Amino acid sequence: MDLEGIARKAGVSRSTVSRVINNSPNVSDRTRQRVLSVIEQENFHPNIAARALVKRRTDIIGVVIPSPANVFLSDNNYYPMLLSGLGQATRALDYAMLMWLGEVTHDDQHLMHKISNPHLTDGLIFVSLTNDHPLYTKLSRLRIPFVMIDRPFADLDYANYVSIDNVRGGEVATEHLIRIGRRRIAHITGMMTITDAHDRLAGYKNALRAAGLPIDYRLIVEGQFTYEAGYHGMKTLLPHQPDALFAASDTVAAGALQAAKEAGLRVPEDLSIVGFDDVDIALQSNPALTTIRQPIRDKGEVATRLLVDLIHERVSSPQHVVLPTELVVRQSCGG
Amino acid sequence: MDLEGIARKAGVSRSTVSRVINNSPNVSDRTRQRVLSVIEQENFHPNIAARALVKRRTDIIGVVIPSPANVFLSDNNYYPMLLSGLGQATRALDYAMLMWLGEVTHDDQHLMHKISNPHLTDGLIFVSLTNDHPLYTKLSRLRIPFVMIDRPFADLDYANYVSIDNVRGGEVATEHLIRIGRRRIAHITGMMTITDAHDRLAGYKNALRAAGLPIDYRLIVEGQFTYEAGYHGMKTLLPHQPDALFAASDTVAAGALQAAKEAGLRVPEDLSIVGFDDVDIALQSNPALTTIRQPIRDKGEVATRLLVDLIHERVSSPQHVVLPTELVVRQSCGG
DNA sequence: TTGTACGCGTTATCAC
DNA sequence: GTGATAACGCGTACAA
Repeated sequence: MDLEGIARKAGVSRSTVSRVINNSPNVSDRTRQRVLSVIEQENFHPNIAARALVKRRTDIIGVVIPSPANVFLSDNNYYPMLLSGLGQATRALDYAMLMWLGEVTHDDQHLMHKISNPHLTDGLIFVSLTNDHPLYTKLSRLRIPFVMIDRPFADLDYANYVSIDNVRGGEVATEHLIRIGRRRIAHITGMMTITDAHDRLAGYKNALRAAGLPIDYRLIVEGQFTYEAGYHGMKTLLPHQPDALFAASDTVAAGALQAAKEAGLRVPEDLSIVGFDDVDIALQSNPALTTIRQPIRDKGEVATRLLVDLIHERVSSPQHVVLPTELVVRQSCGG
Repeated sequence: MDLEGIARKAGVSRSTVSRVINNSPNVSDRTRQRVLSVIEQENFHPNIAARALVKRRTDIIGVVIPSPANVFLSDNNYYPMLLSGLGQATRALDYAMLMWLGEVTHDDQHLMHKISNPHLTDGLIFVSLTNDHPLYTKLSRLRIPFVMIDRPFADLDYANYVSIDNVRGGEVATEHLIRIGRRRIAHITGMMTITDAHDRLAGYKNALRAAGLPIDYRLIVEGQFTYEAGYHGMKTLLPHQPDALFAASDTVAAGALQAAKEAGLRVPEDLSIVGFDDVDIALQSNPALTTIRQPIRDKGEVATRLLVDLIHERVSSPQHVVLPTELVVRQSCGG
């Protein structure tokens, strides 16, 4: 059953049915009621494809999460929180959300072509896109608006993004450890192909410098935003006897905590730990983790709203949104 | 630029371009190469809406996850694993994945109508749909094929589903606790509006009965598949001095473990714990959790394949797939 | 307030 | 192996 069929049953023309569906004011109440009841009775669904064909809009937003499985699967509830924010906002704005999950390789031209099809989605949100990613270089040729969650590297300054001030976050975390008297402060980074990891490391160094403390590269380990990276990173650090650790994420911190415990260290007495994110694992660890809380759900919501504004040309590119973070003090630092 | 434009540039007709795009064999190699190069050069994307209009297929699968936020956000990496399986399979089958996240209320007719629009998605996958959910009663009127992940209640026996044998899982978990000498075995359930919780409880009771042990209702607490439910559930159980706990999920078990520790109980000496799922938190707990491993990613993959088979009418409803589980013994039980 | 007529970009069916 | 043409179902001038 299509518009035409509904129209016949209601004794009106196709256009009138269309007007009813699209809430046009130019329909008499009597006609509207009659049409609505037929629509209800026939369980009519407008054909989205036909509509999209003429309106040149699908009202679908694409979300691309190209993180490798080991990150997507193991970063505690970071991604669920992000998805929750994205999903809630798309629904509130009456859009649908198309999701592209998992790694994309250079060979998979077919997939990249599909993702960037301007007739399928009205806009795209990229989550944690690394600068070595095959999609990264194709962004400039994209014909629909897009928003990145997490700041891209400087060469993509024309891009819209929603992020947090990771440099400041790294500084605050490290300053806290300095303030409580720690001097041999270690750092386990995230993937360095993401600015988040980069910036948190920069913040860590800033704070050390500002306090007149040396930057000891034996106390800095490159990691991956995973529990395993935290665990093995800590094992690497132990011989250099840190008295504190700033981990690039709570999941990393939890892995490091486990390694420290297994080595017989007491936390926080022998080792203070600060994480980043404030996801579930921060509260579930023993001791609970001091951390830098970031508004993960908000990042998803704000990115979605921004994208929709771009789609409707209510704002123009590039837009850069930076959301606030907050130090949350728990038992893993003592005090 | 559309088919017509490509056709002009390549000096052929629209139909020929269409044939090239759809890999029809009835095109000479010379023509095909010419057309392909124009397509490449113009960065042409076929209009999906126009194609869907005539083919009556969108090649989009809808995934509905109506879990309340506190479950979706807090069940460790259960949902990421499921999503990973769903995403991987949809990609492999050359479909796109549309996602509907979050609670749906009775009032939101608009949303329910959108989700069930047969012109938007070719089929639907419902994840953890509770029997008190507004969508539950609408399933029979759905005009596109659908697959449920996790078995629905008996009144929906006409539905396709992919699940595991939760009764047997509950039995195996409880039998293990009995085998190692436990007698006062408690159980914290999941949401009882889901058959998973129901069946695991049934399995627990079966095992007790088979061993000639009494079913003590003071040792059974109704929970919610969350860490908090496990934590508070354990507090409720402590006065009745259980010597073992079978928790409906690992996340629940982790919460219970924390409560037990805080009460001064040693695990596994004073209390043995078995969880369910084998998600990350099982390995990250101290001690690591004995658990019933279920193939979460596989559930997503199999459900997707089944749905696509239904869409192409390669199989007919109802299909019921039951995947295997496995007891994984770790330190939380001793031994 | 309602109806008519055209176009959106593709696939499918024929004819050649 | 290729081209012309008729749908597919909707929105929207424009006319009435």
